[in-house]
Amino acid sequence: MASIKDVAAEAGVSVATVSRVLNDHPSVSSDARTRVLRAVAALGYRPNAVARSLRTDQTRTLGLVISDVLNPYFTELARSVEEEARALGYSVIIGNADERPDLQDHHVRTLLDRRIDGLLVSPTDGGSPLMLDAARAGTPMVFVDRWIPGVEVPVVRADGQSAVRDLVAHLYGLGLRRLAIIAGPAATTTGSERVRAFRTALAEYGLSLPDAYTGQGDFQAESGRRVTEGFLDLPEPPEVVFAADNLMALGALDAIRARGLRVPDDIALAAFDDIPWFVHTDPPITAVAQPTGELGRAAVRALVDRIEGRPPQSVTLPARLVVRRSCGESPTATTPTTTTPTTTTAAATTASTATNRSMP
Amino acid sequence: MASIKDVAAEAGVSVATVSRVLNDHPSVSSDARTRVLRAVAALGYRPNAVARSLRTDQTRTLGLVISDVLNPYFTELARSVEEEARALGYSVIIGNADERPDLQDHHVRTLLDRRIDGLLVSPTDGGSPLMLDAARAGTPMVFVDRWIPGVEVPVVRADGQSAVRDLVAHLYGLGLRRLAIIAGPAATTTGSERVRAFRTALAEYGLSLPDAYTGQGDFQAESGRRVTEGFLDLPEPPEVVFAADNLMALGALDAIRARGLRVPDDIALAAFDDIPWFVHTDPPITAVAQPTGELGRAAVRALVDRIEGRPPQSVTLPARLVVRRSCGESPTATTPTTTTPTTTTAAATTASTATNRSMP
DNA sequence: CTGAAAGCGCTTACAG
DNA sequence: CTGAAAGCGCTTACAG
Repeated sequence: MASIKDVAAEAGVSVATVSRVLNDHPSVSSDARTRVLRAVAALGYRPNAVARSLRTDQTRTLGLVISDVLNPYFTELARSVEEEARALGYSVIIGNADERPDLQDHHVRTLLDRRIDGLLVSPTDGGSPLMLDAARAGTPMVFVDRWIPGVEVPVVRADGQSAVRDLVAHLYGLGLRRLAIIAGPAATTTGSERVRAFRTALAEYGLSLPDAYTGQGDFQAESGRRVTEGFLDLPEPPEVVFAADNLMALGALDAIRARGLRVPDDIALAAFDDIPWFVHTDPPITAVAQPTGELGRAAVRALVDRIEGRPPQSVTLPARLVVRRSCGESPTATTPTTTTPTTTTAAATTASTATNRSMP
Repeated sequence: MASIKDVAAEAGVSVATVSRVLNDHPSVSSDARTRVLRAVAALGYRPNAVARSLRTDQTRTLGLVISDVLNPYFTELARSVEEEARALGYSVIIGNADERPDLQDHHVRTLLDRRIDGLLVSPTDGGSPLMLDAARAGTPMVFVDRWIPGVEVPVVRADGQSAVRDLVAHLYGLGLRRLAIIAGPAATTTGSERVRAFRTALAEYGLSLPDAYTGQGDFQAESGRRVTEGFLDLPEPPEVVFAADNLMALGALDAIRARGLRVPDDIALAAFDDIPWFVHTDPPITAVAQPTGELGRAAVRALVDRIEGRPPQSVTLPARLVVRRSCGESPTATTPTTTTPTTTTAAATTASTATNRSMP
């Protein structure tokens, strides 16, 4: 592979001049410039980014450590992060922690070894010492979605409180009173916050959240299934299961069907994190939707601000409730009768986005 | 950040000795070794991978260019690729081409500039000249899933022919005769191959594939919707729509529902590429399943073989048919009656994997 | 076993 | 405007 020396030789100039042309340095004669450019084209020369990084001490690369790539929420987040990063001239390397602290550590370490310019993290558990050390040592860092309290790192996230309140209002309006939640890991902020928001909203309606109606999940489908089975085994099972993320909702759906029960007739189901597939499940699932793409973009902007010496900003964006059919007919729905599944399906999915009736 | 010089100073040895300790070079006295290790720990030293790469001319990094991260098939592929790469001591940088040739080019270029040790590609269109030049210039490369004929690059992919034949047998057995396909881009191998396999299988049953029943999609949901609308507008619409990938199948499902039609009663639906969500759609979708994880791992092994000087091997793995309810009751099913949706649902999803009845 | 030195491919003050 | 030279942080023949 041709190096800058080859180009210099071919163009009959020094490597310094080649470098200047390549970096658009103003003081280069137009004659030298054309000769260099010609040589570059002739040799198919491409600057070695590794060498450039070593010299300039910047890699134009961002690290993104997420907790589970297979979760569509994080896939979409990753996608929007890459998009915005690319627009700003950065590449991104994704590390998938798979909800495993050791893997999270592995990726943080690898990313740091590669001297990425900044790190975007959605911490899996309380966050590793490694990560916190890096933040303290001055590695530009921004938390997305999940964060770690008490650390001097900007946070870009969604606030689901009012959407969860809307959800509880919706459920209450449907006459539902026994509401249960499948929680995420308490060590994650999203895990604990969603339970808190739910409990607070219930309290506003004079409802409580008994321990029996609080199941401990880990954001993966299997835990949703397990917890739901526990709920169904209760002498008095809940009327609604609210899963703190989309994968656990799917597990819950499996568990419910495995008993031969129907959603929403026998038990209602709702989820935190809306994903395109929820329009297509049977029935379509009511969910709290985060502005995922916007979160990813805002996180990148905050991180790049930090990297390039501008003051970074924490951002909190509102989530919103998307009502579908998994909790029963909304009292505000125009169809007063218990419609047949078929009719409702057809009506509810004229266009997938049109299905999203936000709460007033 | 501490450099090797700092460690050397702290340990009272030369940088050469530090380097030897770090790289497990045998000829280091145990005294020197312990002093270096102590210094490394004291300073929290981590070798700079950029500098190391420049010197050794290897980055221990693989590039993976896929056509669409939001497609669960590719997400899973990416995940398995990263897993196997990690096991072999490599990192992977993912580039999402979003089915756009220009983006594919962007990522190939960026990856090459970063001097990745090898490239895993699922080409978006016919493949860019850039990519082919790189392959010819000796960049270790392996195609996964899609490939480009006539290039000296190992291919790791699934063969769907027999699964597609099983699908057609299944449909034929259900009495269906008017079968249509939503094709992928003809420029991609998977786009053209799947149509060919379908046509061949139809021929075995004395059925033809008229032009009107061949719609041109682009592997994205929206195209599935559009093509399906065209099918439904036909004077004699097909009885079955087979989508060449999972996203187009979802688009088809939308289009069908938008007309107030039911699957499978009014029209049957099947897809290439099985994904976890297909168990949860209404109805669960019959699909041709690729051994995605195995493909990803095999691709990495082939690439690393190539990188490390061993002869790489092309691999073709069989896909298999997974029958669900979107084409109607299988004639081999035990329930002879037209079961109510509810009962079937409950019975069919006792466990999500138990639903997968492979064709005999 | 150990260290001084060269060199990977760049960028960038410095001098002219 | 241009080039010689230093240096980024490593690894590795070479000499001892």
